[in-house]
Amino acid sequence: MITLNLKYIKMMAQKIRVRFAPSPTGPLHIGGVRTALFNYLFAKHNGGDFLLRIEDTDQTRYVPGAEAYIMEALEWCGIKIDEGPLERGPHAPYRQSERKELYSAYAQQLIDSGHAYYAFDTAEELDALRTRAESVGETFTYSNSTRAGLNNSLSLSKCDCEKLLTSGAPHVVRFKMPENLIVEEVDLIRGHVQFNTDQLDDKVLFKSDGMPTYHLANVVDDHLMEITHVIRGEEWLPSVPLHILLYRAFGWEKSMPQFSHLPLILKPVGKGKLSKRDGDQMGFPVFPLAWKDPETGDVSRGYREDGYLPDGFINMLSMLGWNPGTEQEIFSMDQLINSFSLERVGKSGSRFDPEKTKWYNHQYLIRHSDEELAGLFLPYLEAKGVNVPFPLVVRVTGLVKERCHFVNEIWDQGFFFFRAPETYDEKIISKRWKDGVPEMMAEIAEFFNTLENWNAPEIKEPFSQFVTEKGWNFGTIMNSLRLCLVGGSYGPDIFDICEIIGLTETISRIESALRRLGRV
RNA sequence: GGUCUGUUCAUCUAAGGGUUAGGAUUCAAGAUUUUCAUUCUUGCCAUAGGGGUUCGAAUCCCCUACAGACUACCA
Repeated sequence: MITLNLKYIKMMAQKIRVRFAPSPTGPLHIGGVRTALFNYLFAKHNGGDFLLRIEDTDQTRYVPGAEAYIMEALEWCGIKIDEGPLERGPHAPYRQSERKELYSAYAQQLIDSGHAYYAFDTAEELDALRTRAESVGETFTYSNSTRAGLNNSLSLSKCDCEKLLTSGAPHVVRFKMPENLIVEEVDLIRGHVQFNTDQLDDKVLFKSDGMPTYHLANVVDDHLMEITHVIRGEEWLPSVPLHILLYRAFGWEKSMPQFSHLPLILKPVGKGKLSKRDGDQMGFPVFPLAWKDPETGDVSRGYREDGYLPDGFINMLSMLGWNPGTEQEIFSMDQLINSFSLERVGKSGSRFDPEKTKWYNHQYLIRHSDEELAGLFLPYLEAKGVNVPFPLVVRVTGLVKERCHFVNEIWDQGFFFFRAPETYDEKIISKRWKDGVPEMMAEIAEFFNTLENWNAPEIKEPFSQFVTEKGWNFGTIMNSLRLCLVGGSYGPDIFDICEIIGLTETISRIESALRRLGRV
């Protein structure tokens, strides 16, 4: 009985728990989505929990709507949150601004134990020191080598310090970085990494506005929320020693989470990490959902609005930095969960390839059922003012989806099922519309009128016979007829088009082409 | 500048001391489609450079180059 209980407790203690901890400073970038995804996949592969924690400790950077955006984006991607601001959970609240009161006690604990100290230097003073150092080609750091000459509880007398504190002088709490200490980490992605604390500075843990910085809040919350694995972007690697030292200072080293640092997502061309501008310049979204900047009113496009399917989008992201070690490329979310492991995450940054994204979307488009796609296409159709029976939309979708990359392209590839062409492709006109073609088209219209049954096979056969009897060139006829019906040289089988738009419309399109293109 | 991390076809990547360095995307050619797209076939294309270690190196070590991240009272 007792052993069973212990076993149970141990199991509970070992339950994998990860968190995605964005700051609500704007829309989620695809790099952020991938971080969330890898956290989610890792958690679910191991039967663990995925938490969402909102890191809104910087009040100056808070952007209204960003938090809701993050949640909506994760939902669209199919990433399900086990604990979070909306889902609640045993460690609520999940918004750091709502946990504000909690952190000062931890900061105090560090001061009491000598791991941290008060600093009274103003931002202006520090800025001045930085620019002065820069002017002589050096870098100012608030560290072991400089702290004695600055305004803090280590340099000031106890009495002076207390006076300042009781007078309410603005101050921050800084971590007292130990001297010449090697801090080692075994990163699940990068392997063994080590740092010397002499190269590190005394980071601010608690700001003068009463809010903790990322470093303090992050460590405290990860501990309190029983996070077992921290999976985050590579940009955090340099702060690993600080975080490890914080766990030690709190006496939490035994339960410290394991770290994994994901490689960056790079620009498709040129140098640097992927940014919003790359998307604008090259014509692809960098955000999962469209985003309207509440200040400027600028709208950034989103994968969802651009007609990407969430599972294809997720599949594409999963392959950026991770691979299964097999030649399989198409993965459903469940398959990803099944195959995912941090060991197979690469160390080097991946260039983002918009072409591959399109390819993935095409793969998913042809795999989705016609009904489902037609449902997704319906809003686009409505926007065009087209109102037709759903089964027709389904049929058209099935006919054109193979030639589409995106849901919205169903319109480009199949608008002529719903509406007569308004323009005719100039190139095709000059290539096909000559030498008595208009007369042939007129004869074909008459011929169509003689047919008894109007369906693709029963149009095709007599039509072929008719053309053969006339001794006309098939290529010319088929392409010219296509020009009349769709306005160009594309689209599915011509007889399917005839059947679907109907006899009357077919005749009418031939007539209007004759009228508008003339008899040459 | 300093610290840390990385570097295999144009791109995403496989190969963890022994393979003609494999796959996918893009691109090109051909076939199919009386159109376009799809599909199929074929082709092009890579171990950053230099030193070691070893019978043997993409793989281990060193140097160089290049790239990136960090170096805020931002996360």
